[in-house]
Amino acid sequence: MKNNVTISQVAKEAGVSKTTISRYLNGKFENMSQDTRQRIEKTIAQLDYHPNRQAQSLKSKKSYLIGVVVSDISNMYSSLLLKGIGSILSKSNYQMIIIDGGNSLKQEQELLEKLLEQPIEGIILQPLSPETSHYDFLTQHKLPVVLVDRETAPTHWPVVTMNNIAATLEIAKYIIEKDYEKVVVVTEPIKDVLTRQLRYRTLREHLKMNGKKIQLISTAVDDTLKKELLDAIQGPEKTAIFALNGRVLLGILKILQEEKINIPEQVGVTGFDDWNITELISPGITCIEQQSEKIGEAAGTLMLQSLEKENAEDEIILPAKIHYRHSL
Amino acid sequence: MKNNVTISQVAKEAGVSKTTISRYLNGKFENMSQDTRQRIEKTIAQLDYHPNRQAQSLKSKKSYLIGVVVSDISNMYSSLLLKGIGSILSKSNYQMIIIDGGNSLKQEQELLEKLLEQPIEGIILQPLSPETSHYDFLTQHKLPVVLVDRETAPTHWPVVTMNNIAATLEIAKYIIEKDYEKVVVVTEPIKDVLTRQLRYRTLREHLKMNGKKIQLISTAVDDTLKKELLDAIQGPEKTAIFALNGRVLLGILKILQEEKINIPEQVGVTGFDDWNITELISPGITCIEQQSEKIGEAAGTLMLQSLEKENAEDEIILPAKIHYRHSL
DNA sequence: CTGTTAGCGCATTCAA
DNA sequence: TTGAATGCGCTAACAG
Repeated sequence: MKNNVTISQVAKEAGVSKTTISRYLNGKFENMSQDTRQRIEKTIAQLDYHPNRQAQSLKSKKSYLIGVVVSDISNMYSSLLLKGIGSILSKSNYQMIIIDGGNSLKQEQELLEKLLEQPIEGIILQPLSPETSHYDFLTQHKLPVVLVDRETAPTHWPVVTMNNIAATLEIAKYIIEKDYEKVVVVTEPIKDVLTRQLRYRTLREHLKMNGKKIQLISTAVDDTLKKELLDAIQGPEKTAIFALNGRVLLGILKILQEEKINIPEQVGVTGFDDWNITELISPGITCIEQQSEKIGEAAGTLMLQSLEKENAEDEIILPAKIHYRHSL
Repeated sequence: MKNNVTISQVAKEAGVSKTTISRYLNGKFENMSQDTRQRIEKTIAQLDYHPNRQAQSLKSKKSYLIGVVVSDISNMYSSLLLKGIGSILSKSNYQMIIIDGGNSLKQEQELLEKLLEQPIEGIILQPLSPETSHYDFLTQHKLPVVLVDRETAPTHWPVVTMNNIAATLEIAKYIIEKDYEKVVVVTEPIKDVLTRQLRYRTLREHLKMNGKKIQLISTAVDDTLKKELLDAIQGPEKTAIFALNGRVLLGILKILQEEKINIPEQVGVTGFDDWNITELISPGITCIEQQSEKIGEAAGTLMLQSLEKENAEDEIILPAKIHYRHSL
């Protein structure tokens, strides 16, 4: 693989010892003659020599590699997360090994184990399971871990999230202002993710307190959803649908479109958006924009701090952005 | 970092030599007593020993790491590409180090150089530049390279793409069937990407041959685009807009929506889609779906073949999927 | 069936 | 201002 020029060859060619080359590589010029330095420089260029990172790491224990585990890379949320993380890490010469959980706990676990065989210095994890115990094996490796988007219980690692509760509450109030009588909350399986539970509980508490009906549909985005959803919005009450994440929101919009159900005349629609395309969909969907790129940036920064043993924060909460449009 | 248990400690603890441990690790049980084997197994578990990949690689030259360079990870096309690549690579225990070019040639080059310092075994590249010479430094490292989505000239590496020409031609014919008189082709800067040129030339040839007008807008998706686009579709002819990629398509839809221009009554719209959301946008956008996940899978397979020195193919062309809806 | 020895490519004492 | 020697953790002849 790669170039097979080694430090020894450079040394021989330049007529100095490996030690001197090593010093040159590490910028230790203090005690080096201009002559030697230039000769080495020339030789390296000439041989197109690149130091072998494996060997370097073996000594230094540094690999400049961070493992990043996302729940599902085909979800825009995860992609933007990666963009944010990468932009920060690369400034410090770190790079990412990326694992796609593919929304499967089994896949996540398997790939995570493979990941641990790599010489990574830390892990940024968007976990698929809400239980810390699922990730106990991470504790054994003494790696810094940063959680993004979702937290696990009990608390064990620093986490970067959005102000889910406040944002949800703001929309809940808006729903009440608009005199909706019933809200159908739709989510992918709710027990799997704490964030979803948080959002749901916030909605439920506030809506119930204000005498509104609330109904939960917790299912995969598939045919079952269609039937359940249509049933749920059947009643005479003025009804709004609230999607707990971007994928669900898109699924719902598709169903309503297929059934030619008008928004907001027949039913109101809102929820969390990852794709940033809700303004394109008629009549413009009022929603909470998850700023996942920013979350990624914060997570990257937190990781860098952990690596440098600065006493890093244990929680960062970023503000969501709410877009008021015409679907509610 | 990680666990600091080494093979020596395990050896001492188990009362055997490092060699024996090494044999155990590599599954060479043929000539090993049951007793020894079990003792080693127990000791490893007890010490929670994990072999150090750095040291292994230093000998074996295998890192199980592939560098993947995407043009812009915030583009759905790139995300799905990654999903496809990852799904194939992980089956063979390979993992990806991911670089986001961020649509900046400068950024791509810088990060690519950092990437080469990592112990990767190959590179899958969605290049930002159409010129092979920009990537000459890759040739020096004797790494297998696979190009995805876009090719560079002159041809130097195997490439996985879509049947751009055939798909574009099919839509061109459809446009003619529908009696459009003028087509406005919109793209991000066209000189930068061969694929864009290919698509445009195909359109132009076929439309001109059939006596249609064709106009090219080659610009970033920003305010300039809005003005140019509105000018272009001003005329009395029956006009269609053709977007050369997904980002542009979304940009156009947004502009038309802002200006309350009806599709397809006032203007027809079609193009390449990456987001797979065009069915959601009223009235349903007729488009060419880029199956980037499949392209990614093919690229992953090709890379694996190259690594095993199987004489791999030098070009794979996958079929696009055309969705006829109501925007044309 | 198992151990001794050497070496992968580099960084770092220690000595000159 | 420079080098020789040693070791990081592991694998693979070669030898018993």
